[in-house]
Amino acid sequence: MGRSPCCEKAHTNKGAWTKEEDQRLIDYIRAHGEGCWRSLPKSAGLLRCGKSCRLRWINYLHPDLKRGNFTEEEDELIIKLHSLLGNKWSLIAGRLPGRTDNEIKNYWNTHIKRKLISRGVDPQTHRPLKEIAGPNANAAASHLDFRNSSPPSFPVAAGITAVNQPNNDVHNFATLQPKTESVEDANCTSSGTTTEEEPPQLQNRRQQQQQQHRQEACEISELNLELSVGLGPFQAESTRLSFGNTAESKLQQVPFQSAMVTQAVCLCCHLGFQSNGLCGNCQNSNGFYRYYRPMDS
DNA sequence: AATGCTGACAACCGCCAGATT
DNA sequence: CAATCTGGCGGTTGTCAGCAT
Repeated sequence: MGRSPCCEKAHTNKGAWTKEEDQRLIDYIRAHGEGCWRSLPKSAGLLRCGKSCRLRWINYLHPDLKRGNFTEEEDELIIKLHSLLGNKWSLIAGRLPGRTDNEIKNYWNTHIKRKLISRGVDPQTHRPLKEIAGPNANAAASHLDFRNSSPPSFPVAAGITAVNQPNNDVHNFATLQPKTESVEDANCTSSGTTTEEEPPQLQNRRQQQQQQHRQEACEISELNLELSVGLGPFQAESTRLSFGNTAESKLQQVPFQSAMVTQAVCLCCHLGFQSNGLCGNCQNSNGFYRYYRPMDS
């Protein structure tokens, strides 16, 4: 098996880009748009790997990029998002208009890490450093933090306080998830059922209506997720604007995970489905509630 | 002035997931 | 269904400027 290299390494330039290369890339993308990165270098007359072109465009040449120092607000937003998402730089970047994942990643490693450490906060877990290094280090370590895991492998019960789970029913989070997913599953999937008595036109019409309702419900669901992240107004705007791409669809899951580590309330309430602190949806078969307490509590 | 150290950031590398063949 | 391609992501490295000695 094995993969063929993404480009002819022998005939590609490496290292810093020259002004001419930048200009070629800009001119080509202006003329043809962002398309097939693999064939772009050849078409644009660049002796570069397609990946390299893509990176150069996204991280440096893209016209929407906001150059310059990060503001205090951006700092705090990055810290907040990192505490929710972990090292998901692309998702974090998606919430910071004009900033790239690479830029944020670099900024995190060079500035924010230090900033958090100076505050006495562990930059990886967002927990107090003394708590991690102290005599209860084992207890702290047992407080698993899976935020750096990819969403599919994310142990859904991470952050659940075992104190309230005498039956250690922490792997049972799927029973909770449907409350959220049911909104999406029931409304966002295309598996509508129709009665056989209906004529085809009526079925089509009904399906269209169902589709429309699903769409509306999805939008409401997205709004809930948006609120659950609790971003500022301009971020909420960018959230709405960018919900079409795949990264955002991933993020639809992530705030859900995020909720698990941010609020000591039941998840349904956290997501806005219930108004009280605890609800029946978050009560497991043993009568215990699934709720989350903040990592730094 | 020369050297070494550190911080900042651009760029590369390897891997993965989804799409395509 | 397997092999392959492609775009994207996160971690890491390389390079350079600024500063201290």
